[in-house]
Amino acid sequence: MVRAPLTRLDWQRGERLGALLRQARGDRSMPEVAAAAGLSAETLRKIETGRVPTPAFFTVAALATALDIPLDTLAEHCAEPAPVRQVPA
Amino acid sequence: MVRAPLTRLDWQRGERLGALLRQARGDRSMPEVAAAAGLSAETLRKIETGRVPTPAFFTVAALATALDIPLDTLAEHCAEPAPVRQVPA
DNA sequence: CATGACCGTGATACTAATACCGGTATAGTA
DNA sequence: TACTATACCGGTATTAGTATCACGGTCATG
Repeated sequence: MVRAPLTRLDWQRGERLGALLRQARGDRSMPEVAAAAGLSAETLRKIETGRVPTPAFFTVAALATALDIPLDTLAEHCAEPAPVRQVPA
Repeated sequence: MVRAPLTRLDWQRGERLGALLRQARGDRSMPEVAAAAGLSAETLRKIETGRVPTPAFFTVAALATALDIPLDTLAEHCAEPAPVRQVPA
């Protein structure tokens, strides 16, 4: 095995990352944010829709800068999908 | 042109990222940190030596977690190589 | 209706990231 | 010298990321 394909969990994590980025984008247009981050609108769309589950580090960093959200917050929310509703008290 | 090759600046940025990660690793062995981050030692070595300038986001995030350094600090130091010594006052 | 802007999907092309393998060099130890 | 461990380097194989293009859908505007 030279390079294992992405697992189901990788894809789910990518979906969470995309959802967070889309939420952070808010009302701003996709081409506008993509240009601010220095990537194409199609690529941003694929990231937001979770079709590119593991983008490059600096791509996410540029998006985080363009969207004004800290990288650590992004990583935390991706690692923790929805652990809530399971540990009430 | 379908996918532009990495520029010289991309490689320099990758070298800074690698230097930061190697510095953060300290005395810990390469295989130990790689295992903690969930990647192979070869990949970690390539990242540290700057031969893989743009690793995946979650790869860097896992390394940052394993090395206990915030992602934002990492991104900042990579973006700003050494702008000092040029703006004295 | 026509035009344009934005979003979505799919295909294509090319480079990059990751893992595995073998070889090499350098210390450290006996 | 030999042995061991670590790190560096090169090549190979496979998957993934990114850009571009093309088509379709929706909505606002003319």
